[in-house]
Amino acid sequence: MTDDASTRRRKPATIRDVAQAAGVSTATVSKFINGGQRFTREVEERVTAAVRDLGYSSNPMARGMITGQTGNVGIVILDICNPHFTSLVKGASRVAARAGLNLLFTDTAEGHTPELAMLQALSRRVDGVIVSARVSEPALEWLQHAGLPVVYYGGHQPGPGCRSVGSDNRAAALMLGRHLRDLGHRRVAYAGFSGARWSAERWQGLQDAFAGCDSALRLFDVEAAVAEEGERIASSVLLCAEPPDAVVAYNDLIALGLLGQAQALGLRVPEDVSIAGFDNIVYGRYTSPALTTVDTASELTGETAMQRLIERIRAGADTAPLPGGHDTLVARVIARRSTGRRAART
Amino acid sequence: MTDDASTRRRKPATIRDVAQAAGVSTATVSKFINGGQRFTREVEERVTAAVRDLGYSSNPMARGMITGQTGNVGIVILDICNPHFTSLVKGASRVAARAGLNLLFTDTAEGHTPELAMLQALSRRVDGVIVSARVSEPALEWLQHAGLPVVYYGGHQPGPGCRSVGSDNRAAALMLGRHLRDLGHRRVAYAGFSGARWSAERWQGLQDAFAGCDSALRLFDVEAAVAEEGERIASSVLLCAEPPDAVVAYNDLIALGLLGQAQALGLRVPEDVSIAGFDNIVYGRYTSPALTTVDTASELTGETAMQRLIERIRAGADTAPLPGGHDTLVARVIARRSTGRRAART
DNA sequence: TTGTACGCGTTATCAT
DNA sequence: ATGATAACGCGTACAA
Repeated sequence: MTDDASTRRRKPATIRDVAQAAGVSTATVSKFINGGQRFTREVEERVTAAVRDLGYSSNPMARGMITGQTGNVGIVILDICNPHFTSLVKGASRVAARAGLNLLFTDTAEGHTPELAMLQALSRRVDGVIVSARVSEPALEWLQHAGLPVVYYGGHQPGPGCRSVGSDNRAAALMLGRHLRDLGHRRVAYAGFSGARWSAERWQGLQDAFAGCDSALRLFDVEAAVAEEGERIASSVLLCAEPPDAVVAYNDLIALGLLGQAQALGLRVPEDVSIAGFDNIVYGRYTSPALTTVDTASELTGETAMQRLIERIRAGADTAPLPGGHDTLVARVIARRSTGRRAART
Repeated sequence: MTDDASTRRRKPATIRDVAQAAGVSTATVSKFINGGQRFTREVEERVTAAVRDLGYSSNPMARGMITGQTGNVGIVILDICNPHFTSLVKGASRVAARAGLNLLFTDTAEGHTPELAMLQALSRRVDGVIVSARVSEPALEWLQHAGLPVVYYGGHQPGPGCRSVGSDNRAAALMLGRHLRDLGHRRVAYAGFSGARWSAERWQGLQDAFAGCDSALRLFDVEAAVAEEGERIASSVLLCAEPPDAVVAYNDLIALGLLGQAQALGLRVPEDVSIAGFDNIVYGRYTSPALTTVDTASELTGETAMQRLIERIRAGADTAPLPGGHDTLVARVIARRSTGRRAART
């Protein structure tokens, strides 16, 4: 038993150890590891054996110093507990893993650090980053200036050469609006979240849907895109002087809170009021009634964003200054039982 | 306009650039950056100015080569989409951020790579890792052997000197069982997930609760801890020859599926059957009836695990071979409307 | 085909 | 208090 089972960290074998064990030079080992060259049968076997015996794998940091690549990609999320973002991370994680890249995850809601400093720190540890959180103007500028490969989630266009991924929120809201309109709704409340960039777009889409028909749309605002906020504003939305016959929430979490509270207040859904949200989070299926929503392809969004990011990283080696662009993912209304037909007005 | 706004990545300033600009040596700059020494008013100002002007920050890889530290910590999760794990990550992320560490996230469900290889690759890029996924025996051994600081989620004890965090599942299930027993339930089904280590512990706890009373407990098994699986086995659990008057699921996701499907099958919850789960995921509040569950302090678990990990990392420098141990977090039954009183048996 | 030697950016050691 | 310099582990021209 020469092997002491202590918890002390033992130092991994270096390329020199392998070279020595195999009786070749470090250069030979390096070329062997990184492929791209053929060797004598003899040498090949000895190196293979040495690598195996010593359990060698190259030191990512030392390698990174030479190549300028970290082998990591970053993803900056506002709040991982929002299932929409969770799925986004899931999709991104899958593609990254497949490409042999590690995922550096940052939840901005947890950072006491100012976001600019956070991004600067992150930028040295990754080859590129997906930004899905709202970032300040200076941070955006710095990111642009630093030349780090970035893919934005959402229709951000902070200049040409920028890459972004997301669905057309105005069109999505238009679809949902038409669904409600076709069901006979005319008095619609929108529980928006002005802290998010797209809330306004969704509000626009809703207005588009009801344009030219005798309707009353009203805008409310929550302070965070969470279920608790949906609960908080429920009574002010539902029990006002001229209550709506349908409520659209900025996202499913808010809708969940509204739905629960509506029922607690004695309203029947959808008989008294229809409720709908955005994102098609899986838990919308398990409320009763199940929640009508708009699927925004969360997981596919993450996958696509990561693919685009990897493209940009790979291209970074070349001289081509890769053009920007936007991937628009198709949204889709998922009609469930929380929205129902309204009788024709008297 | 000397500043070309192209997307090309520009090289960050090095410590040598700063040294030259400030008219001092690199050693001085290094000491200045890392603090811990006093300088001449003169030097201090010049270095500060140079750092600011050049926007210098040290290269983590180069620094890591010397210090042997990466500044990253890893977290290995089975499935980020399970809200329990999402919260775990959230908690861990918070503590890591506060400690200035970056979080390297790995979802094993997405890895085509065998977990051992995945862990080996990860181990070179982090200073320590939280393992929350079930890992194979060889992977466990390798981890132990490598001497990388590790904190396990759950009552893993792969030897002394190991650190782990988790709640007492048997005790937690005992509590839930007593709750059901006190409500008058005697025929209880457990929808376990034998793929998870604790499922057996929870089953044990349930049996403990009903020991010595005339009861019938029955064990079912799902193939994944997801809502769809709860739906899948619902009919076989609920519509069998001698149906249960209460069903306990391995976790809330399975319970959600069971609850939805039970209602779809025409059963009233809790009048016809009580349903309960584990983890206290937030969406259990928004079903109707709301889901009775056992809170396992998901977020606190993540925080605690990360704190323990950081302790181990910091101690790694010293010679003390830090003792192992287990943090037991207190679980708590959250009784909601999905469990109800049963009439005394005839 | 294989080996030598240099440089990547930093910290630590030792001398001043 | 400050400076010179040797590592750290690796990739890669260049020489052989």
